[in-house]
Amino acid sequence: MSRILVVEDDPAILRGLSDNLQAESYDVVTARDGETGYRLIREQQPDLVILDLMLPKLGGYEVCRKVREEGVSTPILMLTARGEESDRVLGLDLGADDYVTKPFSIRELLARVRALLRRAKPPQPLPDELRFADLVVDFKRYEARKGDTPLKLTRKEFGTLQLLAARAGEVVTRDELLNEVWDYHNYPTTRTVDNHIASLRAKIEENTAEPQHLLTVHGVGYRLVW
Amino acid sequence: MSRILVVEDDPAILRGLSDNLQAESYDVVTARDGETGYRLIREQQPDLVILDLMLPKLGGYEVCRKVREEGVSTPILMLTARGEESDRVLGLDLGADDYVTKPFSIRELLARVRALLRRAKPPQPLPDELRFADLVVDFKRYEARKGDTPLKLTRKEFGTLQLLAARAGEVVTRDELLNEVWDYHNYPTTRTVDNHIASLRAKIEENTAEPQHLLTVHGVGYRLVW
DNA sequence: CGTTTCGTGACATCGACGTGACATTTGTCG
DNA sequence: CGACAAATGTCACGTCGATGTCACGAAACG
Repeated sequence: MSRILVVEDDPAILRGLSDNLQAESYDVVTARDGETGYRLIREQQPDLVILDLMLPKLGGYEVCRKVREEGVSTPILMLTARGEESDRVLGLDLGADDYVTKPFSIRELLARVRALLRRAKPPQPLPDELRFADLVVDFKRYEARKGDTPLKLTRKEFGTLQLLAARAGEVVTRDELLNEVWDYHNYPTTRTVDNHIASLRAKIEENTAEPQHLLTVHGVGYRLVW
Repeated sequence: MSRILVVEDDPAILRGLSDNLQAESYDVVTARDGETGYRLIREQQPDLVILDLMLPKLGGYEVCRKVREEGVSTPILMLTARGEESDRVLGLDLGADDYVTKPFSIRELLARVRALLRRAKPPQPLPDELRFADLVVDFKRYEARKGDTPLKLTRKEFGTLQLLAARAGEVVTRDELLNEVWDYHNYPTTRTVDNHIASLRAKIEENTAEPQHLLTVHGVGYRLVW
């Protein structure tokens, strides 16, 4: 389901939003100040951001402007106590997609969340299987074979391979892998990715010293070719 | 090039900043007190403001707040002797975009200036691939071929080529390349760019002594033609 | 309680990168 | 035309970050 980041300093409102969104079976991530919110937008790559205007450390306007300038296109729903037209205009100018003024009804907010998510681009579909050379991987059954010999792949290995396969040939960064394959409760270091790549190579490559399919792009990430 | 307004009352620091910025070929405008600075922001419409916190007549905070209230979105880099977190927070809340505490290294300040200017400009779309003559470059896959032979390009080489391709035929200055291809943590000299151009030529030109595509424009920069 | 999976750290290795020295070219001005 | 300075080309070297690899311990799981 979709991941939603809520950036709000008022604990009561944050709690209320979080509960209601979770009840709708969204993944909810929260931040209580602008700086954390800004960081989480990049780390978690949420599908939607609900952003309060008045925030400690870094205001909602600044967060909005900064992420937009960096080319992030995640929909942003602005939240504010002030209902003035000028705020609305400024917010939308800075790249917000919608605007709700406090106090708001939860029903209306959820409706707007759904609308924004519908508008957003659908997440990239992951393949059900992968076949090349003598390798067969079935992501639905969690089964893999190389030639006649069955391979034992772990969950992370399946996930890693699946994302790489979905973007066949393109470079996938370590951060992207962490965001897609790992959940946001544990967010290990990028070195962890290297290790899983290594164990994948040990299983699918003939010679790990000179991988033919699971290639490293120095300073960028990994790519899968065949 | 970009115009920068420096508002600083200490003559020594003002002079140092001004010289260094001019050496980087920025247009520099200066003010020694807050009132003048405030006026010049509106009159000169600089692309960036470097704003000291402690100023005669009108403090840096006030200048920042006032121009932001007027909807001016010019990036502001705050400068202060005090390094306390509270100052930083206040500054960012009031609409400053970045913050440097004295004493600061000129190189770091210049890097932040570049970063702010880069963010302020709308990012220009970069091509996904480049094809001419027998050359094929895929920037998503980080793959390149010249005829039948695969080319091994480094990250910087891909980036350099991509920016040149985005502005095909136009001259791109070394500074622009440094700003786009290099991140602001490293900001080498412009000579570094020459080196990467040289290695690119070695890979894509038939005869590096007489480049046909990656051309030098003496005293300006490089351009890519085909 | 044993097994599997996973995350982390240590270590070695490799590649990309920045820098400086020197050679060469270009532009400028006498 | 000729000399000089600045800009650029070229190369080699040292450094540092990125990556591969391994081993250990923790956590999850049955």
